[in-house]
Amino acid sequence: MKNRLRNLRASRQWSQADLAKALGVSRQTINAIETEKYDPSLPLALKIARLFERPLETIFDSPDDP
Amino acid sequence: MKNRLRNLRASRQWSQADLAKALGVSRQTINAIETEKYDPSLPLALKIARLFERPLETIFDSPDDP
DNA sequence: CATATATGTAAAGCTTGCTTTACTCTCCGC
DNA sequence: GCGGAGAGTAAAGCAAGCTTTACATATATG
Repeated sequence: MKNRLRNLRASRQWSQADLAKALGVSRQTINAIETEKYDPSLPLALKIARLFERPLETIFDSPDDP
Repeated sequence: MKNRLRNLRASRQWSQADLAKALGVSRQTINAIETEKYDPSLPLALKIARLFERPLETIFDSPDDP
């Protein structure tokens, strides 16, 4: 699943470690999501959306989206 | 995490089996989400939001919400 | 060059999400 | 009373998400 996490993070000039800390997860988890190794859990995705103050659908693409 | 899946489903007069089929998951998965045994994965949550044509945040509560 | 910061990646291990099969209970219609 | 539909739940097993530890690479700055 595609996501815009790297862009959002970069636009705030945060390191992966900064974002991980703000979300309460490990840096490797952020890296894995940005490099699309796997999708975040729903709770983590909601935290991300809230942190960046955007609707979740604007950060993570719906499945089967073109 | 709280969710409004049961209400949404009931308002369409669907059984858990109907919804499961529409989403491509097992009936037990729907039941587990409705009874809040566990949260859906992000891809499944996005499918649900799309099926009911509502923003994901209006179906699933953000973590730590009152 | 040496050190620090940012990122990528890997392995092992635990937890969560989902599956299949199967059994239970309730409610409704006949 | 019986049968079927809808719902709740359980166990076993596989897949995905996340952790910690660790090492590698690149880039920047002293």
